Amino acid sequence: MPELPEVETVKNDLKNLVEGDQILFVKVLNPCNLKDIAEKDFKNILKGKKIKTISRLGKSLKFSLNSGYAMLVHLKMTGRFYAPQVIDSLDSHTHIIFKMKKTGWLAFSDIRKFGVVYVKRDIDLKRLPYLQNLGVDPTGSFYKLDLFKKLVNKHGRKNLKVFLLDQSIVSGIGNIYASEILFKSGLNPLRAVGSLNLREIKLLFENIRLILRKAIKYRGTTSDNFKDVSGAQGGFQSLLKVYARADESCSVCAKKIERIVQNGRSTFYCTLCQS
DNA sequence: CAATCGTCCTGCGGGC
DNA sequence: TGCCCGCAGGACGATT
Repeated sequence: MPELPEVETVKNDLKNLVEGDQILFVKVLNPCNLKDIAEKDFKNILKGKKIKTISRLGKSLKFSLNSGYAMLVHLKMTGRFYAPQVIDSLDSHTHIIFKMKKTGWLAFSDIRKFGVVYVKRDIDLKRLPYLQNLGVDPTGSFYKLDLFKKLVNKHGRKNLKVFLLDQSIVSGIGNIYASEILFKSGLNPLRAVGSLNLREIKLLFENIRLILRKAIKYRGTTSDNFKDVSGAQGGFQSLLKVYARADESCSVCAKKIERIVQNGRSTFYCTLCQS
């Protein structure tokens, strides 16, 4: 469930909390999230490492460590970092805890255990398919209309919803913001990308960036259970126009908002405003 | 090759 | 009240 704005919020919180700090040791309560690495190697490599920088790549968090290592974390649906005051106050789904030199404890919790944690040499991490194939970041400086037009031309047969969710085209959009972006753009999620005219391509291009940046300002959307590192909810959920609002009235035209399923995922839209 | 579907897992809410 | 079922979704692997 954490999409670009939520992961960006967590990244900023973590930068303030642990960037520059040193991992004294790591406890693994449940190795369910560890990927491509044995528990003992995970602990041995991280022990004593300094967290040089923390960055976001799509919906993943990257912790750049010293000695050429890095840790990549994908929160998937319910992954969460938080900083317990004392180790006795861990939530019941905490799987990994990091003892930091300056900051105390940093905990990783994940109710549904879909989250993924890699520790590798940075050079090997960059070879992970998810990172190799990651599309342009729509909040970054490489996101330009000319590039977007090329992506639209390349993926003309896809429908708009599938296009927005494809992390190898534009990275960071998930199910919530895909619906919101298409509502803001007045575009029907079932339409083929190739059917967009130039005005619509520009509108979609702008609204992807606009919605995501606005959601970052509001520290993300708490739908289900997203929380920031201090445990606070996001602020964008009250601004959602269509997501999870099936059968409610459209805020623009008052028509009932529809829920359809595309590729096994819910899409919410207004059949009158979006064409 | 691309499109689609099932899978991982837990909590929650609807229905009876 | 309590139980059962279905649903929620990011990314990947299998299948068509």
